[in-house]
Amino acid sequence: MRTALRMSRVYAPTLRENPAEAEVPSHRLLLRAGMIRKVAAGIYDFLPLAWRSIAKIERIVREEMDAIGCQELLLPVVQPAELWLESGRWDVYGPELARLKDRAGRDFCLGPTHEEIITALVRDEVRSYRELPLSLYQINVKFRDEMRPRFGLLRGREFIMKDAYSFHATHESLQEHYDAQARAYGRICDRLGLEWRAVEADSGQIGGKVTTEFMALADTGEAELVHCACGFAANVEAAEAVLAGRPRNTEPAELRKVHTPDLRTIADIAESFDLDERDTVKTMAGKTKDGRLVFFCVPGDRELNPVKAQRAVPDVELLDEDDFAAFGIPKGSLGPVSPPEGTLVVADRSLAEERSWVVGANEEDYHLFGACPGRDFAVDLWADIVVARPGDLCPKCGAALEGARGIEVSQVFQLGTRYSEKMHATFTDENGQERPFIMGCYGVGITRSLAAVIEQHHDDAGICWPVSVAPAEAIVLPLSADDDVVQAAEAIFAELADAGVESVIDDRDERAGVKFADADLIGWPYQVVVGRKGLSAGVVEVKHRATGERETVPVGQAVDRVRALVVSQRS
RNA sequence: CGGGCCGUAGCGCAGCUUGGUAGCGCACCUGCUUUGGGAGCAGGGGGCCGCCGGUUCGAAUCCGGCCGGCCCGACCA
Repeated sequence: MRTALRMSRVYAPTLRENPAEAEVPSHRLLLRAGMIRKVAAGIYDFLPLAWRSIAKIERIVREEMDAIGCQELLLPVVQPAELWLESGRWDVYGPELARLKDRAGRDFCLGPTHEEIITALVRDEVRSYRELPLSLYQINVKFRDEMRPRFGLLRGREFIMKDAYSFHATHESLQEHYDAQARAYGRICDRLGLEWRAVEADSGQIGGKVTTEFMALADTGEAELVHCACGFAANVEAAEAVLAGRPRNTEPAELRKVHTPDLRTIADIAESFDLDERDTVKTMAGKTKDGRLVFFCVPGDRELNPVKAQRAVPDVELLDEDDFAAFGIPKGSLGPVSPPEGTLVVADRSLAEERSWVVGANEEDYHLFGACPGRDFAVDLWADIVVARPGDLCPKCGAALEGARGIEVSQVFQLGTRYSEKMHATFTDENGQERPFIMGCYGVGITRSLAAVIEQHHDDAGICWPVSVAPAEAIVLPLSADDDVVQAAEAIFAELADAGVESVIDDRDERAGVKFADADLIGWPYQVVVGRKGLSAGVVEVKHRATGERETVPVGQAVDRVRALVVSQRS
């Protein structure tokens, strides 16, 4: 397909000033470059330049999906409530699921994801293990009524996503395809020009399922992660925490009860007694569904990870203010020594060798110093229950972990039989047994990826597109309306397009400064600058947008030079 | 949903305290000049001042309600 765009006709209304609502670079630049416009909170128009980039991202995704035997189809955005009632998610999804009724009063929703629809499709058509494995994908619009849309395309309500679903007879088959999807996702990130990490993630409430998130590293990312030179990377929520510098106090000390009026936080205690927060122990209280009190003890400088807490004690949740009163325990002076009868004491495993703890006394205004596990109190369960953070030790190699922030651009997930069981989606195995499909799902945020690329590839002047995602590969800038300049520029433009380079010419009646500014803002990877002075010397200038590098090239060689540059950067 | 702030021309904003019928910059249109990094001069067009109601002779301005948005927070593929 020959691409030759004229800026005089391209619908890309650029903005000189920064829109007030834009907080992050990708949002600001997508608006300023005339690529998106807001329609409502979290809902955007995609203008022609953005749509060209999206088409390129989609093409890369399609190539990688097709290459691993995943077949494209298209599923409906509007979905009947019955399927969601079957899976149980109609009731649990909450207000994020946008619901509507048709004229007959039947309930529908806008699909935030498509597990129900695809499971229903496959259950009706696939009967035998001989038809498995089966992997299907679509690229479609999704809608999630986010409680707080923000950051432009990074967290919208309506967005484009590639989602794939696979069906297997065995866990081995699932694992095999899961690995293939994960490898494909790595290639997709590479081809998009993203600096990324595949991180171990947690599936939240579901627990225990295998999932990996692909994070584009960016300070504006919402996810916090830790990673290591050895290749290990994980979301801090999911990362195994291996604390450095432990144990600190291995000698037992005398148990002392100390009056600590008005000292309710770890910081208060540490300051008043000139202690390091690490030498105190913080006790958080939770309760189980059947009303049992649970104490979680963590190093004073650390945070309890609620997901890990639930893994250690199923269905536990942290107490609210009323609960403290109901249990009659003093928030701010809790500890593992002599808790209320029946309390389950869970302690972070990093404290296992500590022989002298500073803890609350379970009595208002009193703390205990020198509490020793085994001597002064019992711990029912030792477990990893803290949020990991930079400086902790890598669980794989022991080196100190680095911290980073990331944008989750994609995720692979082993669903197992969660949906197939509830929705009675079964096949017959080689022994004639009816069994639920073992499923996986695999998502790539297309529009979010577009924003992530910009977060990583921009400067003060605008976007610096990688060639693979740019709306077009090169722009020709005739700097004056002189006939010879225009003719030379038009000739280069036509030849570039004929040579297979996606080309643009800024043929607008604008001053040089405007053309430079817009070209930098929109971020075409290569600019061919045709000016009167250069032309009289027989040369044009080729500017590399990303590096700012400029080369002077004889007019006759400009097309070959740009084509070579573009081809070398395609992926 | 809780807390804070904001809705005035396409974009960015002033005017509101102290009511008197709307302004600035950019953008847009016309003309002349200019032409390698967002030009200059002159002229011009464009606004149910978010919506509804109230107070008042008179409301962008004061009061009430509603709608929308932004920021912070609430464990989100």
